[in-house]
Amino acid sequence: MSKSLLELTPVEAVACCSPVTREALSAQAAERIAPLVKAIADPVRLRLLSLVASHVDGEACVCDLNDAFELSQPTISHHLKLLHEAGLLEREKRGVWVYYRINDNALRDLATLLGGVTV
Amino acid sequence: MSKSLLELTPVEAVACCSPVTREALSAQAAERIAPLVKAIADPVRLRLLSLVASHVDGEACVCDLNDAFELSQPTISHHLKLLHEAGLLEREKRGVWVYYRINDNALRDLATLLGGVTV
DNA sequence: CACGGACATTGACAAGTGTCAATATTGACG
DNA sequence: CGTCAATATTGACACTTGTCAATGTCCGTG
Repeated sequence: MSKSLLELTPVEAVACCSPVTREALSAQAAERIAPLVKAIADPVRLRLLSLVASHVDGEACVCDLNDAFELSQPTISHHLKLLHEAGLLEREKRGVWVYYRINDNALRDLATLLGGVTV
Repeated sequence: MSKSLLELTPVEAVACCSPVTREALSAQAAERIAPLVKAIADPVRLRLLSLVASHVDGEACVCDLNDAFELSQPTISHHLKLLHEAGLLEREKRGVWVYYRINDNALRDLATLLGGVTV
């Protein structure tokens, strides 16, 4: 292992675990997984994730995302930060604009963890 | 449709939707899905779900579950109630004991929603 | 350099959440 | 019926979360 557990993003911490229905989750594993689930446990963040993922070229500018909600710009920025910190969205600044792109493996790992579908 | 949307448990409300990465989630869909995700966005509830699912016969008595945590009995009861109300756990009273059993389709629907794996 | 626009950060506040102690409810059994 | 054990409910509390207004930072352009 090249990184200590404490350095892992929530997404990285999840990728290693077997499905929750297969065997009882350890307390430590549950503590690592919960933050990732929390990150998508909000309607605004679910929509943000969905908007980015389904956007052309798989990326979206913050300006587009702001327009999709009737929420203040700082609020959207806050949610994007949470998704980014969880490892679900990647962030790239190009000029004045910031583009977010989905981490392809993240949601799939989480889905596998929950559903036990080993693709 | 035999039930109005308001009568659906979170689980039932999710079963109908296409994966979040496929197309942008509507605000209404996100509002329906988020409560289900919230229900599993806690380390204790993740472990409870996992314990029940991986238990022999697929069901577990509350007394067993209490012993697995260093938390008070009312706290466990509270978490079980949330999981039950979300539709993730089914509840059956037999004598003095209460047994919880996992709703097989619930997690799978959620996993499909997240991962886009159409089994 | 100064200005303006895109995005992030800070601080504040109301609302929601996890926990426990105390108490209620339910059912088995003497 | 009375008691005990299993589970649920209530009330209280500290902590977290979602939101906004105000402000800061960064970068392109004139």
